[in-house]
Amino acid sequence: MSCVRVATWNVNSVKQRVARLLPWLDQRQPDVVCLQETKLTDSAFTELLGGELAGRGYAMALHGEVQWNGVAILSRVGLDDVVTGVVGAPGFPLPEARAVAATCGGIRVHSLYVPNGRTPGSDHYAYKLDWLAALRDVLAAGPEVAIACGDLNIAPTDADVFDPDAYIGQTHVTPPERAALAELTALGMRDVVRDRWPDRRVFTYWDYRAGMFHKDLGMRIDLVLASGPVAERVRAAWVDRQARKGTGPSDHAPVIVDLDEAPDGDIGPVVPPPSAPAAKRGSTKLPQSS
DNA sequence: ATGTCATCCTCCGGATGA
Repeated sequence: MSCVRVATWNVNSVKQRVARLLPWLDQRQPDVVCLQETKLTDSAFTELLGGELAGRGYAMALHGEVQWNGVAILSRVGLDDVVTGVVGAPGFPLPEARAVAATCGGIRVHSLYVPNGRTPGSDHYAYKLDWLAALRDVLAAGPEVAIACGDLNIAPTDADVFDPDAYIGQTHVTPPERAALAELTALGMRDVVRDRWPDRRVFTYWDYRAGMFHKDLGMRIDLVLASGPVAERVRAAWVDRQARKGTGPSDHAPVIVDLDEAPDGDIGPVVPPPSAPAAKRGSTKLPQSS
């Protein structure tokens, strides 16, 4: 029985993360990968990883810039109708590389890097809220079979931060940010990890400083929001904490979601034809850590 | 601990972003 594995990962510089990203792809075998904070131009990304990814069967949709931001979608189940950016979104002051969308295996996939907001009340905070409003309009106008993945830079509830008191006066937890996120879920987009683990302490980001990961003092700000028809197909949804361990990790962990085949079979062939065999899920060059 | 890690450049130490 085939399924589609979708993942999202803020890699905090793909150039600095090659030694983690490629083994992770081989180990976890995602079919669709949304990346954020690639921090590379499209040409530099292609030069760095184009060959390695093509060799693993991935097509790429890239939207990067020289220094900051940058998003991508990797897919080995098709990659069509690529759109970069969010129509109507503001810049700061110029447009930033924070969104790319593509249709992969019959699903409209969005890789998102929402502005941080820096300080409540700041210009950047207003930018974050305006950007989210534009995103809402794009999702509202888009296909019904959709999944919006990425670093939303919002902790949906107080259960999504290690200590609500530690975040008083900080971004990521303020009512206007949570209201902006609620406008996305009001479109019918489900937070599939929280749906799966309603009572679990689950984070996706831990500050590099002060041993925050070791102490599990983090936040859940990397989300997978799935429209109803996709949410119904979710068979697994989890945070890959292994990828946050060891040498040279990102400060974010990947989120991985497995989807059952679409009931009417409209997702296309997810098993390549015999002429183009791909690695079987679970076969890995790396030891599978526990 | 203003704690770390990433980016850039009046370019190897400091400013900035997260």
